[in-house]
Amino acid sequence: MSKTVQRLETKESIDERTQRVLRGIIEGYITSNEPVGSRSLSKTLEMGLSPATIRNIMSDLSDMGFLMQLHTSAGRIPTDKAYRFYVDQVVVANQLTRKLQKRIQEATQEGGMNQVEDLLISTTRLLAGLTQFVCLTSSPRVETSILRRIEFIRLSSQQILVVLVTRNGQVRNKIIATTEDLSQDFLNTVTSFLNKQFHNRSLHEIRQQILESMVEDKERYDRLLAQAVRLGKKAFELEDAPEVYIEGQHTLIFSERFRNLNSARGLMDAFEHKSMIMNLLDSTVEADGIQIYIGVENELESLQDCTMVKAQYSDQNNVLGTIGVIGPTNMDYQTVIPVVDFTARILSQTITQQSSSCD
Amino acid sequence: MSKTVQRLETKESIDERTQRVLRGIIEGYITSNEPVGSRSLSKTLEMGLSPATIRNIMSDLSDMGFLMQLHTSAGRIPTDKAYRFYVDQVVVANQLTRKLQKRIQEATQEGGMNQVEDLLISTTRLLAGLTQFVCLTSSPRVETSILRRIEFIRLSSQQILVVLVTRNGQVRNKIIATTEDLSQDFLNTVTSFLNKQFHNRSLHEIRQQILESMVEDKERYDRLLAQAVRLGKKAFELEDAPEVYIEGQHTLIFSERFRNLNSARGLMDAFEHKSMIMNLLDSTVEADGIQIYIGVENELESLQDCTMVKAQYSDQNNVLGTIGVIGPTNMDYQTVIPVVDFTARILSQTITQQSSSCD
DNA sequence: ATTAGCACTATCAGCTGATGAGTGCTAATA
DNA sequence: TATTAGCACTCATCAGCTGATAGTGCTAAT
Repeated sequence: MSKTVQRLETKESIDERTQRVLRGIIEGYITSNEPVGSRSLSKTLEMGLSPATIRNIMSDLSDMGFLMQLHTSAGRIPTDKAYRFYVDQVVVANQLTRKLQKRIQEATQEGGMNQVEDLLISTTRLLAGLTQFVCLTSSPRVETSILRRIEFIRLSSQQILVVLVTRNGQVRNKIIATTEDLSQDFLNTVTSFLNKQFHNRSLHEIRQQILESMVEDKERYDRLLAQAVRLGKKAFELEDAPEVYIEGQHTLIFSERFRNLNSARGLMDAFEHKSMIMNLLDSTVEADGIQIYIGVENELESLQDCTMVKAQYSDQNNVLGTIGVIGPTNMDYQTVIPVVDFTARILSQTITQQSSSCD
Repeated sequence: MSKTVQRLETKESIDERTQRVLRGIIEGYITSNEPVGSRSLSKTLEMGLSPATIRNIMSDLSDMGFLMQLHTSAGRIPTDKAYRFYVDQVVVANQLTRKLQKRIQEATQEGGMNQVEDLLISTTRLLAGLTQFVCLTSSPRVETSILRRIEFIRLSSQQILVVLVTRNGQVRNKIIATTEDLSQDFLNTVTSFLNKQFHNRSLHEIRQQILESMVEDKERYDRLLAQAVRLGKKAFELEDAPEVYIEGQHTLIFSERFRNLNSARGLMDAFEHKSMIMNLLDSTVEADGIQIYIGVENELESLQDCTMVKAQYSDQNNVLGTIGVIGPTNMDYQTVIPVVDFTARILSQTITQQSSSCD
C-alpha cells in the first residue's frame, strides 16, 4: 500500500484569459450540474469571446488535463485537477452571512448539551443539514484525554460502576465485575487515592503507570493500594472504541448530485466500518486549518468520486478530533469551505469553554 | 385522525383447493419477487390442474380481493389481504435452526456488553443483519424504570455530575450547574439520603414525590434536606429522550425488494423523527407475542408498502421496549417471524439476568 | 366441472430516423 | 497573428415502430 496519490499539482502558468474561462466552466458546472458547452459559456462569460474562440481555449485546457468530456458531443466538465486549481487559486474564504453564523452558534449552544457527546452529535447533524451532504465527526480519543475525575460506585456485591470524566467533559461508564464484595466506603478510599494520584494525567499515561506499578515488588504495597491498583487497571482498560458520528447518509442516495448509485453503495458500506472512517478522518498531515481532498486525492477507493472537506477541532491545548463533510466533487466550495471552517471553530470554542470551567 | 385501518378481515371461507392455489401464489411471489402466472403455477403446484382451471380460480381470488395485477397481462400478485390470510392461517411458527439460535445467543452474550445500551445496539444490528431489513429498537423509558442508585460527583465549583443507574442497568449521566460551591462530602451525604429515600422507586414516582416535598411547608426542612431535594429535582429532570436504535437503513435502498425509491425516501425521512418512530414501535394493543402489520394495516403512510414485524422485550416484571423489523410485504414470513420472536426472547432473557444480579 | 383453443393486451428489447447540442477544422477577416 | 464564421461531423437522446413473449378472459368442446 504505497501512498502514491498526494495532492494534484497545478504549477503550470495559465494566462489570465484561459483562467477566466476555466473558472467559468467550473462555476457553471457547479451551479448547473450539467456539462457546459462553448456557446452557453460564451454568453455567461461576458468577455466578448465567440464560441469558436472559447472552443479553442477549451481544447487547450483539455490538453492540459483540466477538462474532460463524458462523450464526444456533450460539453465539458472539470477534472479533479481543475477543482484543485479552483480551490487553491480562486476560492477566497467567502464570509458567511451573519444569519448563517448565528444559526451555527445557536445550534451549538443549545441547552442540555453539557456533554461533549451530545454536542458532537448535534453539530454533526447541523453540518449535514447545512451542506446537504454526509457529515462525519470523530470524537476525541479517550485514550489521550486528560483525567478529570474517576469514581467507583458499588452496584451490588459483584458489580461496580466506574465513572470516568475527562477534562473536556466526556463521561464514560463501565460496569466491572468483582469477585470480592467491596464496600462503598472502601471504594471511596480507592477513589480518592486514584484521583489524587492521577489527576491531570492522560488516560494513556495512567494505564502505563499502573502497569509499571504492578510489576514492581508487590510486597511494597499494602492491601488497599494493591486493590486500588487492581481496580484502576480494570477501570482504565476501556476499549478505545473509535467513536464516529455520521449524519445525512440519505443525501447520498437522494441527491441529484450523486448520480451513480454504485459509488453510493460503496460509501454506505464504508460507513459501516467505523474504524476505517476514523482513520480517514484523523489521518491528517497538515496541522491546522481546513483540508480538502478532491476525487482521486482520496486514498479510499469509494471516495474517489467525491470531495472531502474537513477541519480539526481542539480545546485550548490539543487537537481533539475532526469534523468534515463528503460531497460531490462539484460541490459549492465557495460556501461549503467556510461553513465547515466556521463550524469547526465554534465547536472548538464551545468545548474549550466547557473544559476550562473546571477548577 | 381516526384510526380507521385496523386488521384486515379474512373471515370468508374458501375451499381447500382455492386456498392451496392462493398459498402457491403467495409463496411463489415471496420466493421469486415476480408476479406469478397460471402456467408456471400449474407446474409448481403439482395438483394436476391445467393453467385454464387455475385461471378460473385466480379470477375468483381476484374478485375476493386476494390478488391483483400490476397490468393486464402480467401474472398476479397477492394483496395485503392475502398476506394477512397467509400469516393467520398458513404460517406455523417454523422452528429456527440450532445454528441460527446459537448465533443469536452468542451475539447477545458477547463480552463488554454490560450495559443495556450496548446490548440493544448490538441486538438491533444483529437482527438487521439476519433479516437484511431495517431493524428498529426502542430503549426502555427511563421515566418508568426503577432507580437502583444515584450519585453526585463534584466536578468543579459550578458543576456536578449526576450518575443515575436503573434497575435494568441503564446508566444516565447529566452535568448540572450549581450556584453554590458544594463539597464532595456534602454531596455524599445528599447521595446517601436520596438513595435511602428513593431506592426501588420508579423515576416517575420519585419526581412526583420531590415536587410534593417542595410545596410542603419549607420550614420543616433543615438546610441539608432542602439542598438535597433541590439537587434531586434537577437530577431527575432528565429530558425523557426517546431512544431508538435503527440499523440496516441501507437495505432500503439497495435491496431488490424495495422497488420504488419513493417510498424508501419517505421511510428514511420518517426515521429522522425518532419520536415518531418511538410511537410507531410502542403503540401496541396486544400484550404479548409477535405483532405483524401488513401494508395498509400500518398507520404511517410511508409504511403502507411494507410489513412491520415486532415483539416486545421485558425484564422479569415489566415490558421495557420493542424490537422489530420493517421489510417488504412479500418478506419471507416463515423465517422472519420466528427470528424476530426468538431475538426478542433472548433479549428479554439477557436483560433479566442482568437486572436480577443486583442485590 | 374441466380444459383446449383462440383472441386480446401489455411489456420489453431492438431497431429506426429525426433532432439537437457540441466539437474540430479550415478559411476568411481585422 | 489572433479571432471568428461556417461547415461537416459525432454522438446521445427520444419518439415511434416492430416482433416476441407472457399473461389473461372467454367460449366451446369434452
